[in-house]
Amino acid sequence: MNSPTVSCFDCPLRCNPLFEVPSEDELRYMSSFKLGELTVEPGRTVLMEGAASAQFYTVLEGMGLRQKTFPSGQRQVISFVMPGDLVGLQAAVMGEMRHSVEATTRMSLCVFDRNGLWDLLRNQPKRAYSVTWLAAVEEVFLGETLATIGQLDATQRIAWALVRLHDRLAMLDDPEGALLANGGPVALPYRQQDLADALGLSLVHTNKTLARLKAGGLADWSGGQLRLPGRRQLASLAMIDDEMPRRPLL
Amino acid sequence: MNSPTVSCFDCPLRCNPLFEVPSEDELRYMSSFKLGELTVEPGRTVLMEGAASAQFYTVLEGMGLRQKTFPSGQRQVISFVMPGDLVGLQAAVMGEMRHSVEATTRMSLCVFDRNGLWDLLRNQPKRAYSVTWLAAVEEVFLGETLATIGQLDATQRIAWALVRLHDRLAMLDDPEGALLANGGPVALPYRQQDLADALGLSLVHTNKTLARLKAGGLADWSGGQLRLPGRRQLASLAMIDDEMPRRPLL
DNA sequence: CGCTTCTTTGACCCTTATCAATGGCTGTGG
DNA sequence: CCACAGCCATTGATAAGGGTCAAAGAAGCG
Repeated sequence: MNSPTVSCFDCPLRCNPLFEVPSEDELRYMSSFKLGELTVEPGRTVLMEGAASAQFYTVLEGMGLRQKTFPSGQRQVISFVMPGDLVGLQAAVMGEMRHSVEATTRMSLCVFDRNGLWDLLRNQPKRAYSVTWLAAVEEVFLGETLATIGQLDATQRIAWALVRLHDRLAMLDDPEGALLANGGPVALPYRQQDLADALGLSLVHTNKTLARLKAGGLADWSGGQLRLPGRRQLASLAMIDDEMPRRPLL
Repeated sequence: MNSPTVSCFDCPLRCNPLFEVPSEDELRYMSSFKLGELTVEPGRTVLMEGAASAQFYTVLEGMGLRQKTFPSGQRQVISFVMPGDLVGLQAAVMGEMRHSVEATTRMSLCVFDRNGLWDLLRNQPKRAYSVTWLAAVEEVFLGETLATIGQLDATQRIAWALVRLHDRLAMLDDPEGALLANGGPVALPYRQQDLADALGLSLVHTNKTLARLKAGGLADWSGGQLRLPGRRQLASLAMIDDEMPRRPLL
């Protein structure tokens, strides 16, 4: 845990049109609210299930995943964590995390104090609204995930996940949307096992399904790079109608 | 939609220890915030996916479910809606519902104005905290659901759902917890198809699994009444460790 | 280079979906 | 009061999607 290196005013995420634009005043407040930055190495745990964290975070860079582990050892990947995501809100508001957050690449996170959340809710109604918004977006996304896992077959599930991941990453990399439109390559630093655990599939079957999509020229995920020449077909396969809304930051 | 019939001061849910106790002041505020009550007949839709609702609601009585329907006709039940639940927050904050809410019994709901949410977040930090809390609880629950559907087999999934439903309903009916402890009967006004769609199982297999649980003396769901003589075993089958936290209301 | 981690591939089989038909309950109308 | 329609629960037979097991390539890394 280091001292603050990036001021909120220079936040690299802020200029990304994926996120809403905060006012000067809000930036000033957030700056004072920010405790510092945390860097986490790949494979390390950011937040542990069951732990009561005194902090919560916004992801500045790097990627990770939320997961839940059963006593039996099986695990479910709840979602993939990317820059701009808020993690640890559960612990901040309920006092305890009900899933873990782990880094898959080196991550750096903005650190906020748990007690500061109360202050934020009291003094910054706009920010309070943002927190609520982020929680609502999370709920929407989990609902969609649930529907996907509950109702679709393996090919559709994988198509859904690839499209969602690609869209999100493409918007981060290239806000203009060119990457998104042409299915251009984005970095996807996960293992097939992660995707399998996210979709309730076995590793083997995930691998074979990915191979089939690749052979069909729809999706190519190799060397940590994801390309979706057939984004349209994949989206229609997975019955994805509309896209995720723009989200607030912090 | 009728005029207000129940004042927040006399709210039948308030006295239930399942919920937190609000202050006089908060009650006064909520009373002014409440627009009225809405009654919905069984089978009717409370909120429609894709619709922009000008209101959001707290469930006063009756039960329903959140669901998502695919173009192909398949549906996923996202969760079961019970008294005390907040519905429509998505639309209030994001402008559009991403799932539908349908009544399975006659329901009555507290109606709040969407614009009032802004006011609430600004002027009632404690209530703002509650809203955030409710959103966080929802997220926790969806995460647990995801893990259940993604990782457990049919018997475990059904065991999980029955225990969760029973616990919640038992606490509503009998705050002392006697019902909960002895697995006593609670009203569960859903169809097997609803449970199947919630767990990503076919109706047939759900039925057969329920039959097996009944034969084993673990769970008996018939005539709309649910009894769980084997709550302990069911919970351990589904690897349920701890229970859901107490929740704020409104 | 040898070790570990991840990906890929083949063979087998189990859980669960699908199909199909019957039984039960409730409400309605002749 | 009975017949019929609709909805839901129940049960048996069959099949397929995906899990599990096993082992061999690739690829990063000290």
